[in-house]
Amino acid sequence: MDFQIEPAYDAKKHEDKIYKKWEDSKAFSPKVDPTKKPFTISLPPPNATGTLHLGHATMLAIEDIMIRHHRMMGYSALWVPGTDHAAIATQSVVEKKLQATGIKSPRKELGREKLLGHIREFVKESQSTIRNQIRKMGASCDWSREKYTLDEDMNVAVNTLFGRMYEDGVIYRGGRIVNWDPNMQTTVADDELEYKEEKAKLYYFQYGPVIISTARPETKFLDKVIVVHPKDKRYKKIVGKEFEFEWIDGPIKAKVIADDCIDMKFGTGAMTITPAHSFIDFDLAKRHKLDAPQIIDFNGKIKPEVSKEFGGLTIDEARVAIVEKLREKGLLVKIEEDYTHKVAVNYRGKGTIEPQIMKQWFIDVNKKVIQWKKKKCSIKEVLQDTIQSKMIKIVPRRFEKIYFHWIDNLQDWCISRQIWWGHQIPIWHKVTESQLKALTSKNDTSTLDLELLNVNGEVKFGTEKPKSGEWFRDPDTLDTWFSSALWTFATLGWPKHTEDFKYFHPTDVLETGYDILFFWVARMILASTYALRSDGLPEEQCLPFKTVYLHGLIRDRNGKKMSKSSPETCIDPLDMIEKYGTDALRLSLVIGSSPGNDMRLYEEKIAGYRNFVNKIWNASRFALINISKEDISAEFDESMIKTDADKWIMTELQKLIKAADKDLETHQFSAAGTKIYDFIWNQYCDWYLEISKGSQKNTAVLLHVLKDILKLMHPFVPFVTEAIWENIGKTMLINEKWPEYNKKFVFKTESKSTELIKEIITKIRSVRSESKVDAGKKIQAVIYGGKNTENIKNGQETIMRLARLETLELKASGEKLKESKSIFVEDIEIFLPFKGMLDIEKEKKNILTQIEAKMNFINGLEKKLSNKEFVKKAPKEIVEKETERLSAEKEQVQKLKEQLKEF
RNA sequence: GGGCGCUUAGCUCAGCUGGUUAGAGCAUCUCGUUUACACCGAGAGGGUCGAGAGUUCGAAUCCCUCAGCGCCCACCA
Repeated sequence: MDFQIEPAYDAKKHEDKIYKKWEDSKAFSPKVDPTKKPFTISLPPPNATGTLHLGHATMLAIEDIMIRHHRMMGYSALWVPGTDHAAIATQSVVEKKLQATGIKSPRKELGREKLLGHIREFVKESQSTIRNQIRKMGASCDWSREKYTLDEDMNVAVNTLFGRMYEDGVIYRGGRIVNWDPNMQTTVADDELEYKEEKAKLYYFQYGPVIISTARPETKFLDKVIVVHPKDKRYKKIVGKEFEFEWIDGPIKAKVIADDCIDMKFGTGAMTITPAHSFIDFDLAKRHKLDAPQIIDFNGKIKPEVSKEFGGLTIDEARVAIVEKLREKGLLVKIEEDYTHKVAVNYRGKGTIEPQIMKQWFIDVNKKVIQWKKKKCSIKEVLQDTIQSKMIKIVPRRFEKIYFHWIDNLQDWCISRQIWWGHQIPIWHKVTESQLKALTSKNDTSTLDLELLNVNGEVKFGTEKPKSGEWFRDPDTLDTWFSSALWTFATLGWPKHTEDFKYFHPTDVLETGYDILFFWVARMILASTYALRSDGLPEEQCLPFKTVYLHGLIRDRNGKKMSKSSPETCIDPLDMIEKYGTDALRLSLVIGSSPGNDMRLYEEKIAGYRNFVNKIWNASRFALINISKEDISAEFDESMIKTDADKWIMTELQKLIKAADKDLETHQFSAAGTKIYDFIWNQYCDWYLEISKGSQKNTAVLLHVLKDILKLMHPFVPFVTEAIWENIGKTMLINEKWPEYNKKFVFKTESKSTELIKEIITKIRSVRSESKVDAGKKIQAVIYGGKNTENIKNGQETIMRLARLETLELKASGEKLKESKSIFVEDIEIFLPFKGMLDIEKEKKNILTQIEAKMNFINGLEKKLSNKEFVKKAPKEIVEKETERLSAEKEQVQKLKEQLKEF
């Protein structure tokens, strides 16, 4: 047949064209179809801040495999794509860009609306880059249902859920110590912190009756409590007493208290506390009912009210000045220079964290408000139950433990952020006239907001301004994860119960990196169960997904995390696609990795899979050259299976289908891919195609197997398979039916000719190499084997070609040639009668050692089989197998012995 | 401090609930332009499965101890 395609597959020629063809045909857009089962995945929305990296590529490859597989299995397979507004990350990127153009303080100089405009523009650009990259990966997601976490309807969903939680009293406003990032002027969630190790100095000061140690003298102005351990003998006498002594700005009074949290071995075992700027101090102060005055302001400077002398200085400046002053006063005892401690920094933006007490919005995770399984449950309990009761399965399982551990330590979730980019909190504050005046007259609202918000006024929920009185909208926005938490159901139309929502929700699999298990996965369960349960849906319909599949992180060849900051080892997926094609990249990301484990990736690996893609291409090319147009239009049926080789390859194919199905079902994508890879290369190409070159050619089977291979491979390598399919199929491969395991095509190996041929060839080759016969030279061979020679008559040609034999005779046994080399294949003896290859003594020795080894083995087996316990305890099949093997081995020894007699 | 993971061929990794002789790719060596493919084919070498002990008829796999590496959480005045 005319198959005019190039001998090497050129990915660039096909990929974009094919993607367009799929997209134009609406193959990605499933319909709500009650006759089909739905299968849904929500794409974890990439941050709309830049470009995709290999982690994204992995995610896309795995999810696309699942989607394509299910689509072919006849599901209505929906994959919802989208992007995330990534509040802090995005605003920080844009602010930096603006600063580079000379706008020093974008928030102050531009104001809310203008800054948001700049961000919107940036996001638009970034989104189109990302869309393009997702397409490049071949992802078959439904672009007609694309969403963005800041879309208008997403905002409606966010406000709806916020309102319900607010009315339930689950969302509350409270003063609490929070992680404040003075750089970004925002709070940061606990799990968005990173700890950086830093060398610092540890100062020892005379503080009244004790010596205290601190790394942060600048916060110590208003400290008036000394804390020691209750069991510490050194300080026992002074606990509970009050002292007056000289300190930074003159004399102060301080009390001594005892608390277990003190580490007696650290420093002097005594410390003072600064509740407003330290987490443990805050807790301590709460326990002992102490004041918590603010010392450092929100810009990271000493408050003027606190100290005339040091007010307005930054932390670093103040530290030096204060230490100097205390030294002058003679209160500095010593400085420890080599003190390392960890400093908390913001995971996005890397600004140093300064703990502050602020009014923030929180989600109460302990209030029992959710009607769950006939009980009132708290968020925490529901989060726990969904996994505990196996309503949601996490792959791999070990992450369930990690999840529980996290839930156990879960505290109220602070959801307000002091930035502008994001969903603005739907809350209004009542203001007095003077406050309002101040608000409107100032351009710089950031710190004013903070001051206003720290006052307890009247508060109302809503998106519209309340009619009576003066109100201003809470300027804060919600934590990004609050809106991404609604992703699975809000993208399907919630709060409306649309057709899509009713049909496609809950989604089936959430596939993501394990690094955002807490950030996102847990919060999706939280939002989904809360929102949908309050809609009155039954529990199992309130889950965001049924399975969580966690992939590992991609590392470079040295095991380091790939990051843009180290471009030498960082691989850009687009470069790889350009060089090796998308299919090759996809395979290299999927094969050889297992869920939850990190994987190293390097270019040679991708090149290797490019070779495989080319192999598929060329094998198909060969098959198609041999196939006529009539073959292609013919329906395949049982009667077309003729030769032993046909039976063999069909049987192997059925085994493959069964195994691949099982692997895909259990999310073992690597295993499935490897098996298909192996079948194509080692069975179909290396054997079946080779045999087909001889008289055993059967184009019907050749084509049928090829078709099934293409289908099985399609989820992994969609482009090359579709490109080949264009020559065979009437419709597109993407819509083809997944191959089904068919018992009819499984043949028992009564006649083993194909196996025999393979074995004979292997043996001849090994004899050739053992005896150092030039592999290029043709030799003569005779096969003796009674009835069995009949079986391989058809394969004679193949054997000659592949074993490079000049002549091959098939003879009945009985007339053996003495001066020849003989080998066994099953019960056939092969004689290769050419000289120069025999070393009789060596051969004898060989056979003797073989016999010896086999006898040892047989003895062992016999012992084993005579062991009654073994026979009793081991599975029957094993015992049977072992028994069979024993007799086979015995037979072989018999043959070896006979062979020995020949010499 | 608490938890988790990894350690298998020179390299990168598979190996599910214990069960034939522990696998793959790359790399190395030998040979090879046989009607798809040199992005190819045939073959070879290379492993006391991190160490030690235990359970079992049988352990890379299960239990315990230890070591090295990595990750996560908490905390560090």
